[in-house]
Amino acid sequence: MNTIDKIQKNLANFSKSERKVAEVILAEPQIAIQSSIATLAKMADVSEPTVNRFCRRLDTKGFPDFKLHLAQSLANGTPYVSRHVEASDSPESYTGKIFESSMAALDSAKQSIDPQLVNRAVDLLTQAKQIHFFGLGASAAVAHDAQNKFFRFNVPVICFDDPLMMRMSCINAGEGTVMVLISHTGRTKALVEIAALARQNDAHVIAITTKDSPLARESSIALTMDVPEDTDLYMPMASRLAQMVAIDVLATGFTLRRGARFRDNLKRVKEALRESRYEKVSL
Amino acid sequence: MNTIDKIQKNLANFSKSERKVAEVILAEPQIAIQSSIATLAKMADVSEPTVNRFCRRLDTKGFPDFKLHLAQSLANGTPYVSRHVEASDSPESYTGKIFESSMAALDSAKQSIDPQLVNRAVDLLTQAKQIHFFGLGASAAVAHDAQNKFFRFNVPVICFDDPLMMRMSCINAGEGTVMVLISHTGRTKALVEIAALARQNDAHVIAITTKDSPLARESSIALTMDVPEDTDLYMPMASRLAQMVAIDVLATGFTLRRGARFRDNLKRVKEALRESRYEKVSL
DNA sequence: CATTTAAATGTAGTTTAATTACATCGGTGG
DNA sequence: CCACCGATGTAATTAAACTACATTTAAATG
Repeated sequence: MNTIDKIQKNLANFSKSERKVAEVILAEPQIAIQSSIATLAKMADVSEPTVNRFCRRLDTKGFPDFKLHLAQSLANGTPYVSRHVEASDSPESYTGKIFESSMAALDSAKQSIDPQLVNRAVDLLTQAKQIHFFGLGASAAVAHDAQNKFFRFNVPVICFDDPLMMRMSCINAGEGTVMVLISHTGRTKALVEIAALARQNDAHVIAITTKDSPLARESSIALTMDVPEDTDLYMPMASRLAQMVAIDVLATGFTLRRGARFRDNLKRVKEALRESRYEKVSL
Repeated sequence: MNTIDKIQKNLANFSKSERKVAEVILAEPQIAIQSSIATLAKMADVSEPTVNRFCRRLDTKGFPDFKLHLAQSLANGTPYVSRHVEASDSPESYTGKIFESSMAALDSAKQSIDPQLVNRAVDLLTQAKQIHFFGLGASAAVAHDAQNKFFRFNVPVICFDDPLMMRMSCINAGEGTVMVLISHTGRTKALVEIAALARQNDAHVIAITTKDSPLARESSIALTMDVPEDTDLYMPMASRLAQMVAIDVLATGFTLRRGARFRDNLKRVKEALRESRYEKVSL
């Protein structure tokens, strides 16, 4: 947990002198991490051991260890007290906040994704005769992106954002088909039904969704991530960013599994785009 | 600059013993920040002053100061020495790296985006009678996503990923039309031509692209971001993540500008989705 | 190839910072 | 009003980091 937040939260529990220390640190954390225990004690107008006790109260080994933790939490961001956009925010402010919260969401996704499941999903994908990506609403864009990525691998790949088309493609699916269903909530009825239908037709179903959701239960492999829900109105749907990165991870695993010769092929796909572009003039 | 990167970059400049220190730190940075100078010296099999000299060479005041810098750069990410995926990477490793590099890309985009231009773009968007989003290839998914977002605002919005359709819509565009063109390189010929065509028809053109690109020059407002290029093969195209977040920023600015009554409307759009979902059972 | 010189590294001593043990102050309940 | 406990400070101790200097190693020149 973030040290600054922790100090803030414990303000009430501190003793009088410890609170003085806390306030000095909160006021100028950057100064604090560069100070010795003596300097900081003087700034807070307390004794050195009080500063030391303060550090211990925050579950650190001592003053140097505390500085380390503080330094990390400063680097980690929270340059904005809150990452939530307020109606009064300036363009500078909301721009920063949105990037911040997007990064925080990716971090949270990273912490919660299971690389072992990634690995098993890659297993399925590399053996697939055809791959289908399905997504509705905001996740449709992710499915499109996935198609664009996997298409380069020279695998039969298709993407649908229409439940009827999805149903139809399930009927024709078989052993060799891998369906990747993308849904943040994992509660979209249409998609959950399609997962079931696909499995009845012996297709493998990989879900990119939330833990313990109906969709996760209907899938062969549920690649789940914890992404903070978009509780307030302004907050963009960070989930689709995490989903895209998850697709990147699968694509990377796929590439790695396929070996060196396959990668030459990829390079050629990239080069094929060159003609459609204006030359970059080197200075 | 990130301390870990700095060490990596200077590896060649170090002396033999200093390199030993560098290697120990790079191998286990988390251990390093918790060690005393004596412990670290023993781990690297060098003397204490050597460690100290190593710290100074990296422009720090001494060992404690160095640890502080290192701690910050660890918090900032780069738990992996390199963010580049290697052929030998395990699932844990490449999963982590891809999330890391995505976050790093967003950070870089955040640093380089100009909030004043965001503000001007929002000006245009709020006054638009209709909004068109154009993107080709990987950026097509971003355009779709943008459509999905702005559609909720009850503005006439459309998205094309087909150059012919784009051209046609330019002809019918006029004063009140805002075109948002999305292209990482800003060198895709088809898209640059469309920017010019749109402007000839008095439409406003907002480009989400790279600085100093042909597309940026053809636009009314060029919202540019520095995103590390996908130099190596495994690296996913982080640019589309940055583009999506940029769209989020514009959408947020749009919402804020429209005021409170408009936001009620948004809430209703969200609620309209509820029926299509399975209820969340609270435990 | 020997010799000189400079750079690199280590050793031991010094200084500074952090911690501990203990004393004192201040408030609270009996 | 006093006894006790928690909070705080003082002074001594310990540990860490740094400096000055000695030694080694490598490079360069005659």
